[in-house]
Amino acid sequence: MVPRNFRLFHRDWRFLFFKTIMEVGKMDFRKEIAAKISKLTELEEEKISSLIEIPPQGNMGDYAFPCFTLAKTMRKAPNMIAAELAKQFEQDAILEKAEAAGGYLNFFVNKTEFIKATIQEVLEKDTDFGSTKEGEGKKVLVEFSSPNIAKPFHIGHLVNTVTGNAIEKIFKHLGYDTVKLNHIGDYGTQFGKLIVAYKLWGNDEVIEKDPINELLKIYVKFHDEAEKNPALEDEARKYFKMLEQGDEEATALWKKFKDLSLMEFKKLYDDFNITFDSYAGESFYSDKMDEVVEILEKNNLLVESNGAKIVDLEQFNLPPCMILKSDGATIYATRDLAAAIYRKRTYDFYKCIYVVGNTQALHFKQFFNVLNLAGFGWYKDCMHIGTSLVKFADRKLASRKGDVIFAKEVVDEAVSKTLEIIESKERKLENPTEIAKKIGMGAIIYIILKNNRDRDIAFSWEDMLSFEGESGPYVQYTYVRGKSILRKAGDFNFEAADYSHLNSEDEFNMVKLLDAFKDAVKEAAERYEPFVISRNVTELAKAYNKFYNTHPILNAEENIKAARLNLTKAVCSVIKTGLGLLGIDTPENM
RNA sequence: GUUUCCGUAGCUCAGUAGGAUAGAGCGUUCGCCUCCUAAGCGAAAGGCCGUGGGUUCGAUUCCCGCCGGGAACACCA
Repeated sequence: MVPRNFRLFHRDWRFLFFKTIMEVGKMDFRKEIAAKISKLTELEEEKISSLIEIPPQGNMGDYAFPCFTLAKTMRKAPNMIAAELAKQFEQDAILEKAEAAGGYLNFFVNKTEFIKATIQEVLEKDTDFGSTKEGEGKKVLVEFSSPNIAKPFHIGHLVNTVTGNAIEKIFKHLGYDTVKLNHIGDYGTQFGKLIVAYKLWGNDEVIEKDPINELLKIYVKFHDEAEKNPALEDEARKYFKMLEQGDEEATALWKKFKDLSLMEFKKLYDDFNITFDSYAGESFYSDKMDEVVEILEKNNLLVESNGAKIVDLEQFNLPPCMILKSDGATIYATRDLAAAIYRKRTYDFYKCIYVVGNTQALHFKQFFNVLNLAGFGWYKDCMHIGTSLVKFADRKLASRKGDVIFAKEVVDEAVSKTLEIIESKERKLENPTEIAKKIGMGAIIYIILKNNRDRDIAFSWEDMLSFEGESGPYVQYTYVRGKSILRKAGDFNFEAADYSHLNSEDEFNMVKLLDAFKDAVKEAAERYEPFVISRNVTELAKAYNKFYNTHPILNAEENIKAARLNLTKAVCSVIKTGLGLLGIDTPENM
């Protein structure tokens, strides 16, 4: 078996080698290296491929194979193995050199081939660059945003809205069939309170103008008044009960509040270009909760505790999960259970991702485990992706507003700051407000998605409104510069370019980053971390800016110019795709 | 108290399936617009990777303790 395969492999290899020259755009350098090493060792190509890394310094090589893992099986020192492999290495048209450095075997690719192959692939695939078919036929639900009706949308909501939106886009890019769910908080006793408050103090004219703030105002007033007059609480409970029983007046009011709030939320979603496939909120599941209780009872999971019904989770070292309150009413865990069961039936999901604040980690652990105990094996496909908590680095500004920063306030500040900058420039833009919006939103989204989700976000107006260095506007600006050049250049094509002219370190590094984008998308999905893409795209922007400052493009000699223009086009394309996956729009001018 | 996350440059953060000289941005100092958009580029300064042990040829990375900070811990969602 071995020799036969070996011979076949040899034939394939030559064929492949020949193909490289013909179809260099399809070349996968990592795979080529893996094939070579595999030939010399016992390791499988795939295993090798996963081990291959990029050396920390460019001058060390383009790819590196660490020999440490081979040391045990070969019973040799890693540096010996590396040296031996280096000796046996045969160069070819795409891999020029292999060099042993300590325990690493470093490879040097044929730069021109690599550059040509990468640029061609980017230009061919354009916005599909980095996409795969790994998700084909698999449905992924992403629940995010989920604000509460009649409550203001604050910066914390913005964080998981933006994060969830990006995660959905990333999965979609990898071929998954995604569904965006907004689990609106539109149910619960607070609506009884709101109805009472409205009947006492509501003023339609004022409410129409600023629905959420006005509703919040009367809601707060209710709490103040209820302290003096407890009878109001009874009244509220009465109205919520009426609502549950389908009372016409109560339902009409509830619907009115909900519609007004949704209108407000949608304005914000529009600002960020976010849409949902479903707004089925908590109320949607109100008639699906009896079944949850039945299922749990049938499985003997419900236990009475202080008058309430709970599911004991001690075996998981978790506090119990409450299902029914002592007054028999349901609670959010019940609704989440109903929603999960409904979603599994309706969508038969491959994964159901809950993008919700880290503060709710315990709740999700509990409710997933209840699903588990109830015999739903698919509980393993449900995952909570916790988003960062926003804290205040710059207390002074925050405390003035009562330690809460509203999403709208952030949006307004970002846009007006952008307009200010635009106006201060000599260059006049045709549609400054539209551009200011793209840039302002870009700045906000970037701040949210630039770091890992486990870490709290230290909010400061200074950082939020800083459009220099690692920022959304910086990356957008890079794109705009590139596009400006491309517009001025007019027609040119890929074939006309001789890539051997892209021989500077800067140009090569940029192409490496283009290539790395593919891995970045995959890693971002694996880790549910959009920031992996922010990093890649920012690095790319930095590399391009450096190149831009040191190399003429339009003013370069004709034969060099075509190559640099194609490179510029590829960089713009990847920036646009990358920012797009984060939910950031790219203006053509700024 | 229990559970969990975090501690890397003045600030905000990357990096860590153990491995090559620990990296950015902001801020600071100094340079660069007769040239494709200066929201840009270059240079310098700035680090016992919280701390004490352990495992290892090798630890910022893994394990344990400690210190410091955040969060959650049933009738709200």
